[in-house]
Amino acid sequence: MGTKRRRLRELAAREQLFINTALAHIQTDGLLALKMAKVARDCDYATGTLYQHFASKEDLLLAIFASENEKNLEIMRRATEWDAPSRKKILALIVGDVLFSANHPDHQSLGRYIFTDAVWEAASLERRQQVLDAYMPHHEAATSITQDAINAGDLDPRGQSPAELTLGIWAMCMGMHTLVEADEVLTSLKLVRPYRWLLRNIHLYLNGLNWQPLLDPFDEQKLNQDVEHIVETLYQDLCFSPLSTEEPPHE
Amino acid sequence: MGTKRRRLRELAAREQLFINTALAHIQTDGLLALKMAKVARDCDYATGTLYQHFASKEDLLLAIFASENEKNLEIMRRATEWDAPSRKKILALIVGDVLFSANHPDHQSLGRYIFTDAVWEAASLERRQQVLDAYMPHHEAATSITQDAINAGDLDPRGQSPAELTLGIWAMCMGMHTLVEADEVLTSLKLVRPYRWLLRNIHLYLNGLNWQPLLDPFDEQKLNQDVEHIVETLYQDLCFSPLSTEEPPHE
DNA sequence: GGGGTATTATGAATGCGATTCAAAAAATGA
DNA sequence: TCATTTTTTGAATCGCATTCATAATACCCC
Repeated sequence: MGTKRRRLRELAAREQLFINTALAHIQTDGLLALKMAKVARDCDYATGTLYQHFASKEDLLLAIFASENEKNLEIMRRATEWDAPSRKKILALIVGDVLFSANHPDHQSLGRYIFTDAVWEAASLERRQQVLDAYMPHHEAATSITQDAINAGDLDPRGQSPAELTLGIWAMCMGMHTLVEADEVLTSLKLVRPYRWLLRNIHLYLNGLNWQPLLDPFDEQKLNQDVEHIVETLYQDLCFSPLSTEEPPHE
Repeated sequence: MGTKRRRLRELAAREQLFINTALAHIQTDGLLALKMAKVARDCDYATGTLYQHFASKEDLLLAIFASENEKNLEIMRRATEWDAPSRKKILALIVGDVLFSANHPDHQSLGRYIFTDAVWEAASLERRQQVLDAYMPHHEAATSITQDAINAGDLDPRGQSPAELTLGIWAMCMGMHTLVEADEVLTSLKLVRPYRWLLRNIHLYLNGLNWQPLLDPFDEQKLNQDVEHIVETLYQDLCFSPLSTEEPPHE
């Protein structure tokens, strides 16, 4: 019965409408101001209908995150499928991550919020699984590049699995995003352009792993060159860049 | 007038009572279940009195965080004041951080929660400043060790400031704490004993910085030995350790 | 000590918004 | 066309943070 199928399509479309609308609300007024009733009304549905899709407000937040995360996947794929030396690919992955964050300014903070116990627990089991599933390819992208490096002889795994070898990179990116969000902390310590530091630190770490070819992480020119090359080759369409090679205005 | 002074002391004591009670509530029932009225009642005060100390529920959360953070300072001081080679000291700082987290299981997640825009914005300016101030010595401890390393000739700063050189370590610790809290992510990826990996990754990073003496991060025995030494020398009193050298039960 | 003023504590009332659910509307199927 | 099932609706409910008029207490001067 085609009716059934059509109905499912309509439901999915409505769900996406709710998600997009809620995301727009967050982007203009902040997480704090998100009102379930307002989301429903703005979509021309009753509050109850919204609750037919999402078990709770928190459930909706997880859904928004999972949805945005999917857009991220496409960007990561560019890095993994790029035909370049492994060490360039891993740098490209991180540059992509940073650019995505810059272009989706609420995504990181939403991510941090939903993984909070208080929020996580208030979402439905299915939704949580959906978020975890959306995360997996993320991690797979990184490990696949690490695997490439091992296969190409650029990296000696020393008995560790690619997933384990990737953990440090993952943690560092995540931590840096956190620090950037809590920017009062960084600025009060006069630390500027943190994402530049992320890239340097990743290179330091990769050097520590003896991931070939080794690079001087404090060679500004080489770093700029690599970043520019990556942005031009893979990320032309992502406009705003917090990695720009110029000095910040004045500090 | 001594009256004034006594009054201030009493107020401070009451504030701490509120903070401790609220923390206890969080530890037993979770953040989600924290009720302002219940905190007040359990302290034998009226709700309004609680609000004389804290501008909002969020304000109280920041206060709890700042208070717990102070306990952390004492632990960090042990590392900074330890008479040992710089690279051992920085390892000790991180071991201390991990042990503290393990002994105060809600502290990291509370930290992540309060730095969320939604929560941060709902706290008073003074309270935010208090949290930032409580954070500062944290960072100072790390940079002071880095400075020691430079002074001792263990580390060539290559024109970077100690604060900048410390940023990567900070980010990595933070990120790993985040990953550990969202443990469904790690376990679904079969990554176990993440804090061991934190230590290995820190060593990788320090090797990348060429921080002397270089160490083989995959030398399990050496790592165990160092950690045991640090725990015995500095952290005898912190019981629970997620860094224990035994293998985990079975996985 | 007494009384007048200022400060602090109280907890019932308020308000906001998430969530529910009985009733209405729409879809389905005979 | 009508009975039955499914979906939608939005007003009513409920929980809890926050407020604020009133009561209690502290302070000060005589």
